[in-house]
Amino acid sequence: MSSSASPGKGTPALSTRIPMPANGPLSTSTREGQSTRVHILDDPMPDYGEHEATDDPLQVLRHSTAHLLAAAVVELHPEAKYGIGPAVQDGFYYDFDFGGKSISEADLPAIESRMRRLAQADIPFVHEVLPRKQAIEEFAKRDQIYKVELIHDKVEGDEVSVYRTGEFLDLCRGPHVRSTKDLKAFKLMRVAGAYWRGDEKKPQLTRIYGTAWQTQRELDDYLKFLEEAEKRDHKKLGKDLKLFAVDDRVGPGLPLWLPDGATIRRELERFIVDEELSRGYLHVRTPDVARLDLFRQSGHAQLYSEYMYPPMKFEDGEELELRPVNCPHHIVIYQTELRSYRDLPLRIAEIGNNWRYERSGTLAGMNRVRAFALNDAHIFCTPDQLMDEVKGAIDLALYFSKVLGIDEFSYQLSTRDDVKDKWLGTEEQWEDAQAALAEALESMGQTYKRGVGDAAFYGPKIDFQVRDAHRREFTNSTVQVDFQLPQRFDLEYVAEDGTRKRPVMVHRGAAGAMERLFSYLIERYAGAFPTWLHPTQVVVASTKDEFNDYAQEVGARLRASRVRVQVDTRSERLNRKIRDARLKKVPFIAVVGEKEAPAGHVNVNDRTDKQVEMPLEAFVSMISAEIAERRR
RNA sequence: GCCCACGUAGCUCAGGCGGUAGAGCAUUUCCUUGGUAAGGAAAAGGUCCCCGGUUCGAAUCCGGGCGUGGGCUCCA
Repeated sequence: MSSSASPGKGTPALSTRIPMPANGPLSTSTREGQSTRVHILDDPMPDYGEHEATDDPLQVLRHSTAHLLAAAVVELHPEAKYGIGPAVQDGFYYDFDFGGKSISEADLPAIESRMRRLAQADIPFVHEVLPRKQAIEEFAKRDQIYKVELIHDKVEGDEVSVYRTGEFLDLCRGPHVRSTKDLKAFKLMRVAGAYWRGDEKKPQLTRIYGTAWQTQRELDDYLKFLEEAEKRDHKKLGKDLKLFAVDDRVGPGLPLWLPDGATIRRELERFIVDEELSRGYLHVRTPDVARLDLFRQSGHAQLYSEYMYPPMKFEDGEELELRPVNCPHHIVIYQTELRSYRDLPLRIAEIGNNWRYERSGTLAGMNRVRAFALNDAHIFCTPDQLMDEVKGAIDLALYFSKVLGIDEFSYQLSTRDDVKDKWLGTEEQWEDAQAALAEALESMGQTYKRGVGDAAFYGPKIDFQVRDAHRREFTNSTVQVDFQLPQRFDLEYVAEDGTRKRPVMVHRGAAGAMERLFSYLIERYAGAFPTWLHPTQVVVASTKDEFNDYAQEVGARLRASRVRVQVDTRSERLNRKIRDARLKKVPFIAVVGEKEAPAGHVNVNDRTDKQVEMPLEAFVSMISAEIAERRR
């Protein structure tokens, strides 16, 4: 599901629980949209639509630091042309055109020390309003072509708001801090390429990222946070804990699930499938390929080809395509019988592989890959049933989130692009679908933000956004309403009155892609998975070799109750065995030795360092209950 | 795909302004039998990412690939 044919701009939403330095009121308020009863979350990181005005002192500070950066850069590189420089989450950036000169991170210290010098110079930020013509002249005089372009394209009326910091002049609404002296705690972080105004066809500028805070203390905290995030990074833990591997010979974006990672995935899939079955979903299995014609009929071949693998063509004329989505397969299943209204809603589910040729630069660990297994389902229902089905899908996603520990996320309602050839259907259908999604969310008391242009080509969607250890936002689950595919495939059901009617489809991925869910969970738990998920639930450690037999018995007993257990009979000291189990973040260590063996006991040590000696059977029932309840 | 950085043993990294490499951990073997976060010793382990170029000589310099990371763009 969820193929999108439209460009959009990711904007991070509110944060709730990630431990972070205080960072001001990052907007949890809602305000009324212009037309409907739609709640829109204030966007904490206004895309410089153009130096959006804000009163948040931290954002003002960061924005001012961006100016300081540009001022320093222009002093050091007089030929540099500056683009835009907004405050963003945790900091700021500024984009420069160095005219072919390449700037690397090695250049940052020099720029940063120039910034410090300017900061100490106590230069005031001076606001001026210039007549349009004069503003253009001022920037043209400095050869600042990007600013001139912005005035032409973005500034309406004759008044142009600019800020001066010494020699440096910038097009900007402000507000700013009073003086460069107010900028004390900042640090340049990295350089990156960024296309002018986000357009790949326009020149690529050099973006310099920095972070800025009110106090040195907060800056230090932030840097510490980054270090901690590094330790939770799923790519690092995936390697350390032997959960997954990547290898050139297999190919980029094609990770290998190692035994322990695969164990976790199996548990997740069991949990997901069982829950869905109990909620009336029918689980199916369908092939990863289909004739290309199937995707022509769905529209993917036309509107989504950018992400599709080239078709496999055979001598006899056969053309097979690796599927980017599995909705067409599920549609074909729908059509294996003539369906009655009594069959609806028909919920067809599968955890199946989808294949998308993501651009090489976008791949990242398990988070963005080229083949992924989606917890996907397609619900075929009557228009009357639509609302309940959407709510049901949201409710399921919430349930999964609760059990899995996804305790912070935000909703985005992704709506249609303005560009007509990027979507199918009529405006009316889209309005209906968008209204249905909005209403479902509102009736469930959920707030959300809007992502204009982020919809799939066949319908709008609700995305559940989660954040990784670095607070980068990702879509995990989605719910999408689709009037288009039923039409393109001429889906129908026999209504109560005997006539043929067209069903509506809901596409939903309640737990998202297994790969992305996995990367999220690794970071969420920093590898210390809840017992039901952990690849090794118990390590049985004997204190010396003579108790190895008893340790094996304990292991066998636990295994008989389907507990995943490893018996550590190495001729190592207890300390070593404990340490190794701890490093693997194993939930329980059962120590057995001369005290426990004769009594039939185990000495249980959990991740909180508690130690309790208990009869083996008591431990078996304790851990079995914990696993069965999927306790966190 | 584009920009920047990086790519040395299974892992984490040293080293090397040109003379074919080193540590710790992991692995194997031996010794050790030790009660809650590393017992000791020995061995084995490398086409220094790949391909070209310069050079008497390249892991080191140059060029081109590939891969990884962070961005852009996109997205499950």
